[in-house]
Amino acid sequence: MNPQAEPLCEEPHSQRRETRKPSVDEAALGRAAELFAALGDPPRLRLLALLAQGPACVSDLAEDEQEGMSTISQRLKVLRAASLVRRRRQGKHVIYALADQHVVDLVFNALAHASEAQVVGKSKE
Amino acid sequence: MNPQAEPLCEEPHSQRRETRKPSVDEAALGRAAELFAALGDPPRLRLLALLAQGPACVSDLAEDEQEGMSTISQRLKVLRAASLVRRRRQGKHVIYALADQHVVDLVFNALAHASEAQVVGKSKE
DNA sequence: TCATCATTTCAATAATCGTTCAACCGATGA
DNA sequence: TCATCGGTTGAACGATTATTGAAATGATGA
Repeated sequence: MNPQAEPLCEEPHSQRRETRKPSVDEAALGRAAELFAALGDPPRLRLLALLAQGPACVSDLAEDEQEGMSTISQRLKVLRAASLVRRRRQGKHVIYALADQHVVDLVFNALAHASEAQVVGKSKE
Repeated sequence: MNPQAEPLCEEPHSQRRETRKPSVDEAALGRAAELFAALGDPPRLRLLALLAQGPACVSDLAEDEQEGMSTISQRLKVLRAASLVRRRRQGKHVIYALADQHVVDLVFNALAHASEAQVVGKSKE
């Protein structure tokens, strides 16, 4: 839909059609919001960016981020709850990786978009 | 990059190449996180879903959402700070619309993805 | 089995975020 | 100019959310 169409405000309330759907699917909306919320924290997003370079265990991530394992583990828990990362055990280590290619693309796209979008404000695409 | 590659944990620390980049662009990461965070709240995402049906003024949105204008305005402020919506004045009204087609797609994709992803847990795309 | 290493969980504290109401602003029309 | 309507802002409060260290778990090797 064209983002620059005519608003309803112009017509008098009396003869307005009921254009807007009563409600969006609340469940889907909640899941989508949860996914975005998990992505919406710099330390967690940085963790995903690290994982975009390849799988890693918690201690490696903790070293890279200069944080305690507990902190990293808590963040990974949030990312896992949002199905953004997957884990598997390998001996004593637990290896984390981005859940699928879709997430890889999402992270790269977000960073690319954010890299190009600053300074002037980027009015069109 | 393939999400299921070999983790660094396997090789001994001593002879590990410095594979991981020292740090991601922090500024871009921060902006990307801010964008996701703005999307990561059900009421705000619902507002965007409403705007995906066409531009609207604050009072219409308030009516649709059954909320006070102040609340709606505060939410729109967050969305605007993340460059997700645009506003223009029209007489007494302030008309909000999704910032561009890119945002329209983002919202629709998120909702579509969340609609298909439930129930079983969705292990592969 | 015991000791140890890697990781997770728990609980408490600190920080952040969303909502609300009241005051304020900006445009309109009398 | 004043009154009014639509919208915004600011501050206070309550509710989430993140971080931290300590205790618990799980796998390994002696």
